[in-house]
Amino acid sequence: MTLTDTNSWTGIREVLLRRIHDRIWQPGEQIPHEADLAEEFGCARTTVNRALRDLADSGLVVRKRKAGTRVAVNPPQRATLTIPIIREEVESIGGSYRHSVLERDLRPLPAMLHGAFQVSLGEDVLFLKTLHFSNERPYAFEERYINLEAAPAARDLSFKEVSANEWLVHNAPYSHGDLSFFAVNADDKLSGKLDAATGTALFAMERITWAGDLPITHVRLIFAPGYRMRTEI
Amino acid sequence: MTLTDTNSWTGIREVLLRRIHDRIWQPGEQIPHEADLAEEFGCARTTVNRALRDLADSGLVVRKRKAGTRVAVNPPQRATLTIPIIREEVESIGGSYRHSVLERDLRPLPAMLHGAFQVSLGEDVLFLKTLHFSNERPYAFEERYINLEAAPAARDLSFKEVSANEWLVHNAPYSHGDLSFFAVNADDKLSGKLDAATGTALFAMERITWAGDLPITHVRLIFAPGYRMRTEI
DNA sequence: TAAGATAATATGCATGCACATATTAACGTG
DNA sequence: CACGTTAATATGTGCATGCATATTATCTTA
Repeated sequence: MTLTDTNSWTGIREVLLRRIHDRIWQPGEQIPHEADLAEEFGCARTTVNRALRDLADSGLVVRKRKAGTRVAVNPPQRATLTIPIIREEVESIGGSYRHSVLERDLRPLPAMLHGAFQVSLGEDVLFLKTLHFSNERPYAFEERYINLEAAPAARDLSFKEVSANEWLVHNAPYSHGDLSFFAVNADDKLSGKLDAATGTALFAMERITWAGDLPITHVRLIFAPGYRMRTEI
Repeated sequence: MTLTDTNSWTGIREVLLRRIHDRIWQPGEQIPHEADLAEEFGCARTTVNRALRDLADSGLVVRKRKAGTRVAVNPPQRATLTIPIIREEVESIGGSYRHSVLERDLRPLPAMLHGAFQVSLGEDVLFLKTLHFSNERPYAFEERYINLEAAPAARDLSFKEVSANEWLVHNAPYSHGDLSFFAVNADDKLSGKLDAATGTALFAMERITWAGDLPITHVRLIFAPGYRMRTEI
């Protein structure tokens, strides 16, 4: 049924949401207490609480003890975007996936990453250059450093079968990470790999992941021309 | 206290989280029932439910009625990124914000957007070109179409004082939208506006928002060289 | 009057219970 | 044995209640 079922917490959430969208409750304005709303909807306070909590999670209302609940002044402009494993992304749009390891060696951690990695400066890290293909056309170029202290088993893997991306996701789960997106011009090396004219603007992503305090990997992905990262809000 | 308080739902969540990270429960493996966990932690099933629900929300476990709860095979690679109002973004990094409206007129909806906007093809839309500055240096260039049917008040506004971005957020809240990110090369016009050499790779974002079925605005933002969009995961 | 103690209040959270619902397993029946 | 029916089960949700906690308002007291 499409009608709002007014004594399920989702139903109540929809009603509240509409009141906010319709400006019945202005931004910044305080809305009735849980107890009052519970009475209005003829349900338990717990149920209203659940609905309000959900709205607060998505940032639409701001709640403070004693101060009450008020409509957020700046509705959140949040987007959750999914960072898929490249193979899955390619396959989900109907392409056939393949990757090729261009380079693989042990080397000291580059100075650029000393700040980010912080730990294990002395140890060598595993360095990988990988090219990802969709339907035999270059899709993305990957440069990755793997901290062998965090993933010792990686030392003996070629990553020719399963990509480092995928292997790490399944074998060295991270607890948190930093992510950033930016644009780069294709230099001569990149242009060859990604089949792009030199200078073409390319979409790039950089990511560092940790398991607790231990850095796991640093990866920079540069996508072939025309790539768009999409999401809904 | 840093110790996990094992009968608050957050405490229980931490314990479960650790078991997943430590591979005590393998990916894909089924974890004990709510009732069993409740007994183990000496709390109510509701409390365990809350913890598990939270883990399910963040994608770490997958829950199905009767089938039970199992650890997700592909840990989610989700990132929530905040799309701030540009003024706030600039000010949050300590810059002084200013914007300037370069162009403002009514025009028919460009063919490019017919598909996206779907509705109100006959009507004129409000077109705006705006340049955003941080510390008097170009920060981002914005091209925007506003559906006057969704925001009639916009017809009489110059958007010189408050930017369209900000005005719309406060006066025409959207219910949902599409968002995409990509890279573009600076053409001659852009290079002048953003103080970038022609050809420079620039980070860009495109967004369409709706209030229900009614399209509100289409905006393309192109950031000055060096811009990075960051987030944590 | 200013500063500190105290009360009032709204949300936050835990509990025990009951029932709803989706999904799987077991069971019969042709 | 195949297929549809039924039972069992784990999660999902709602309710009433009590207490916790943060924050504001009020009341004391120097």
